[in-house]
Amino acid sequence: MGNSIQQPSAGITLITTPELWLEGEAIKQLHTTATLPDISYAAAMPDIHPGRGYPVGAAFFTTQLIYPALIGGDIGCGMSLWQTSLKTHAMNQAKLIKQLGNLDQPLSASECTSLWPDIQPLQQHNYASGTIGGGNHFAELQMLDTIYVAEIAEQIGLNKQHLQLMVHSGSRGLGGAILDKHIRQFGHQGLIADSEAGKSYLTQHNQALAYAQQNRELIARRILTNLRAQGQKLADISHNFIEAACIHGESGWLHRKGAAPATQGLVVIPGSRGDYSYLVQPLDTPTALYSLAHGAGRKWQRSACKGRLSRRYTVEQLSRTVHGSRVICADRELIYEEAPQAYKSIDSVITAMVQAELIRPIARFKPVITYKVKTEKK
DNA sequence: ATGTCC
Repeated sequence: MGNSIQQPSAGITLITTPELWLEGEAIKQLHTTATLPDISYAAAMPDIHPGRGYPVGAAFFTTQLIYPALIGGDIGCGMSLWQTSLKTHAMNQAKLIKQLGNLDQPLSASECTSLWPDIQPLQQHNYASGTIGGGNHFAELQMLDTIYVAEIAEQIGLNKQHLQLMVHSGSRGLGGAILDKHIRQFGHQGLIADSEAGKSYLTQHNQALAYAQQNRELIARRILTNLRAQGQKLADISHNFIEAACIHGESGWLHRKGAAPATQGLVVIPGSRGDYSYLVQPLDTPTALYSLAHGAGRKWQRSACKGRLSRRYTVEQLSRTVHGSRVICADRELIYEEAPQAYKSIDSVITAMVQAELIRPIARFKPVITYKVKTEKK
């Protein structure tokens, strides 16, 4: 424990270490958000960074009100992990990239059902189903680097001889449409959860949560199909959502904004596209509002990246990482914004959570191929 | 974040 938990003011917990850089603006947003009506507890994860008015990488607890704007537009955004049948030792990176093909076009409901008859498409909303999206979203083939707890790795079916697949994506346009409509009517104010409007939002929010989960499933299935591989889903956890929860004996609403739940089994915490990713076991503690970091966290603002990197690195250089992995990213702006240099080291984030006794690492993976976007912009 | 804005 020791210095990894800070309580700068009543009700606010920071999971950090002296070595970790926390951006001042993010801490400012944390305090501003924590003082909104009915927010009784806040917890900042070690990957906290500034967002649009609210910090990304934090959890907030209320007893009566819900704050849709705090969750933001990508309701249900999350991470999934699959064990694939692709042999690690026989891996041919160039061939895999070729086989992956282009995943940028949405899949229609009929394409989905003919490819995977066991999936029931949630087709009341077709918002770019089966596509990854932009920003920090990605799909990534990985190889097992280190197993820390062999018993659990074996139990869930992690296999070092075969590649893993990670998917980071969300509800695409659906969550944004729900938030837009909500904001036009109610602005950023908190809404009584039990009111008609509150219940209506939560119903739509839950649909977006399900849609995001299905979208990750479709992305993974699509990749496995293209690679002529089999796969088994090992985890799927959202890090952008509201849920009913009981905190310090009080029942209410837990808002996670870029924070993974510590209450739904094993959690994947991805590093940057040039860094390791971890599978961790959450420990049962209310210290950080039953929440964990959702990634490495940005170190540089998106707008600062190109200026800092374009004179030192070409786009071609950024498409290869220190792990020898390849990043498929035809968007020449995005590849700078998503460069590993723009993110904290994942080890610093994991260390903070280990020291705070929030997690136990189970396994570590390194990237092989990252898919962001293949289609060049016109 | 965006069947996104330039």
